[in-house]
Amino acid sequence: MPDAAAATDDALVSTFGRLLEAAARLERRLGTALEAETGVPHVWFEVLVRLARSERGMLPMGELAGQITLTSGGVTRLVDRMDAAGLVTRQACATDRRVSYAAITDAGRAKLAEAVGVHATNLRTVFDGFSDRELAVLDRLLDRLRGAPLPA
Amino acid sequence: MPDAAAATDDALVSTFGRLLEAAARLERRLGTALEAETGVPHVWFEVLVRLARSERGMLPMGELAGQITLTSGGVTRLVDRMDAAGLVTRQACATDRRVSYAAITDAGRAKLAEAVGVHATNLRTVFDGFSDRELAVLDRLLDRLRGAPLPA
DNA sequence: GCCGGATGGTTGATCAATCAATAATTGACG
DNA sequence: CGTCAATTATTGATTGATCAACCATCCGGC
Repeated sequence: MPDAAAATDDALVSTFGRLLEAAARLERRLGTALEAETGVPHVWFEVLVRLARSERGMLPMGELAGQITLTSGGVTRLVDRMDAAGLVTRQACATDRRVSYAAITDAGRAKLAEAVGVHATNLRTVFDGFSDRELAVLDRLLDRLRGAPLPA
Repeated sequence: MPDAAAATDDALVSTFGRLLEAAARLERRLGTALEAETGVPHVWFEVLVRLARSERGMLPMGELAGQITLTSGGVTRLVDRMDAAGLVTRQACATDRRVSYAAITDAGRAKLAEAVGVHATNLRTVFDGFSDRELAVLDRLLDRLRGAPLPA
């Protein structure tokens, strides 16, 4: 077996590959399901969740970008679209005129409530065989991974 | 606490959010690191790994698309670019003239060997605090997730 | 053998994200 | 105070992925 093939069996590379593959596959599948059933793309859902969870239902654009792992430029236009759809609005910040808040609207909260129901149902199918204990373990591992030290 | 906020705390929704967030963040960070150090974008790396692992170093386009979670159209152009870079070639299938194989080249194997080293090193930083036992548990959970039953 | 439906891959059009450059504002320091 | 580096969001240009339409090929039933 040539070196390259042996090296690709590096355990960490495999583990990381598994992580990305599982995430990509599930996001695709559940994302299209969610959008088909509610009209809300999965990214929109993520935005709504973050905003709804936040103080006063709003977050600065940059903070939102960080939370959903997008560029600030990307979020600018994403919020444009969601604004056009009536699910969020922009709000000026009183104390720092550079920052612009994205704020969830009532329509946004309503849509979110609907979408959460659908999404949770779909997720129950996916996590069918998982015990509470296993889910807790998974949560813990993922949290550690999320905050893992990154290479220089 | 309003209903929407309570509902967004649905445990499975959170778990799924964690999974996607961890994957997105790490892929972005490690992907830019890999590309900066080797010139190979992370998708290319994934392609090279799959091809190198496969029988005769080649896979039908569609099979490759499935493995890296892309559309067949997406893979067509991805392979175009990697072909232009000399890392893969297309090979006709002898028994079915519809199928086209993507095959890793020697240059591709060389680049992969280099990239695996870099990537593995970076991954060691990320998985620093994880024991072998924990990694095994994670692997197992991710595998089950990858093959999880999907909603209709 | 041949026809009709399925399968595999490519292509054109479109959409959305990134990157780099820009504009506006803030805060710190001389 | 006034200047300058740093921060925040937006915009234009480009890249890459999707979707749908398409072409070629294969295979099962007649």
